[in-house]
Amino acid sequence: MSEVRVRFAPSPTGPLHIGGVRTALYNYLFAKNKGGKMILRIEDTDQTRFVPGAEEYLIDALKWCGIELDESVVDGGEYGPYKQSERKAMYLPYAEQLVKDGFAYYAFDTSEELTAMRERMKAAGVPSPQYNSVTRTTMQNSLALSEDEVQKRLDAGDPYAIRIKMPRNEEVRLNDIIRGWVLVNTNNMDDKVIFKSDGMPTYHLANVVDDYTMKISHVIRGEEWLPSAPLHVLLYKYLGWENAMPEFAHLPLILKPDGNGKLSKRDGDRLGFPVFPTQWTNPETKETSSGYREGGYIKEAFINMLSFLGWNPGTTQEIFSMQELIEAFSLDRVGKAGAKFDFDKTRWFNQQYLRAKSGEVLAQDLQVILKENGVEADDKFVATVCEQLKERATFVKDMWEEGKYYFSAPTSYDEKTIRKKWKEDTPKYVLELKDRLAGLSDFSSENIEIEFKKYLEENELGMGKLLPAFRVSLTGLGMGPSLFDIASLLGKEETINRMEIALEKIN
RNA sequence: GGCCCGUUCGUCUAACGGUUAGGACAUGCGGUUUUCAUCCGUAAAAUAGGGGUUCGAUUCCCCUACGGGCUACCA
Repeated sequence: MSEVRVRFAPSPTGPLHIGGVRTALYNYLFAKNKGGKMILRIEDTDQTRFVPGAEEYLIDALKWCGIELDESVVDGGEYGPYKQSERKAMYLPYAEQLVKDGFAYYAFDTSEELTAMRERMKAAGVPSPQYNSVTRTTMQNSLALSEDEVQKRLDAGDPYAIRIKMPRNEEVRLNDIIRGWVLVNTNNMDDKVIFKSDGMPTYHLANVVDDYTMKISHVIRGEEWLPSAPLHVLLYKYLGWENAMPEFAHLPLILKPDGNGKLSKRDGDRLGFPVFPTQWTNPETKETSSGYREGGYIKEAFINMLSFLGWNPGTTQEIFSMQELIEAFSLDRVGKAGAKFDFDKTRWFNQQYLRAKSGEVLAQDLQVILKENGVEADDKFVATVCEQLKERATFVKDMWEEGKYYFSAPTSYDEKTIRKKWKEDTPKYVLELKDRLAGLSDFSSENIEIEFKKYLEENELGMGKLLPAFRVSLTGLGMGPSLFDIASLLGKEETINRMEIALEKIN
């Protein structure tokens, strides 16, 4: 088998949403699994939809995801250029070739004439009018007009589009890797424009020409392309490239978690989770949409979650590194049905990855948040904080929100805990405990625990009698990690100090 | 409306003719824990419906229903 070459081919019309990221990911996993190449091609044939910054966004987002490109607009490659607008000159000759061979024709219809035709057809009871073998005879094109008239218009520089001449009643079949044989009759297909009057090809032509000239072996794309895949097959055939036609794999779509329809760009912030890999600010409206990166997600968790939306390894293993995904990935195990996005599962993945990281590594991220909040802290201290908190956090930011007491003494004390656990005799016990702790030379967690328990025993007290009061004194809260660990990390001086403040403030 | 694709617990999915239909997330209930979280255990939870084919259908075929996609000189 020849070299595997796949491409991810987005349009720079806005930010890439997670469905697009998943398509890119599956392309990448497939290519790397086969030892092949991953190519990024920018499909910017529609100049009217160009959005500034979208291309840069896309490249940056892919990079954050760890999807590496072998050939792209960034690093080039031997099949460039990798942007369709820069390949503009390549397409017209192929379109003209098709006209010459009788597979396509010139169409001079204006958009007004096209709408008029549709209106007419609708009035006559055709629900979705098409430019096809029957309607084309009534339109302004090189099939209906005389040869002289066509030449005259061409010479006069009249704008024209080139349409494919869809044959009557032919079966087009294609063998999709995921869906098997798909059969479509050409009677249900229309004379799609393949070359626009603005001098650019449409997606269909550009796609086929580029995939052929870039020696793409597998086209892995979203299911929304399945209806036009037969057209592409026909194009390969008419261009004489049937033997070099890539294999197709149409991926199921990612659906909204609630209600119906495919996940759209607007769903994210509506439902409280990001739909974009990284944050995006609309250059026109300045409206910002949240991203996973900025939301504090671990990219490996994000990728792992995405990989499981429509694919599974067939085992019970769920945590996969990118390398493991590459090794395990196969298109055979991609499902056929659309998958509803599950935000809870996404959080769960992040939690798993968070806990697998060391305190030192997490500390680097937590330090960023601490600095933003004006907190200066020693790396080693922060690493221990992370070690103590990571089991109960989903995001790094949780550790800041739930562990502020590590960095400054509490300014308020949880009311409910006070009400339930701070009784009349509590101050006396806290005071005595404070003195006992002050006498310790070894302020390790173990030693504090021993001393604490000794005190309880001597006074015939239970854990529940004094520990909550001790905790609220140090942290202001009724819950958290092992208090002995916290006290030890805070150190003797700070612990004693906080107990004194609490005794003063709580009564 | 037409064309195409799809349909297993609430969700993601496993089982590629023979299983008590398995796992994970979420949920309920226990246990562990000073507490919360974790962790452990446990429960409830599905083959859309109807016909075939077969000794036997989640699995193959047909119909219906439902869902999705497409139906632009957008990709």
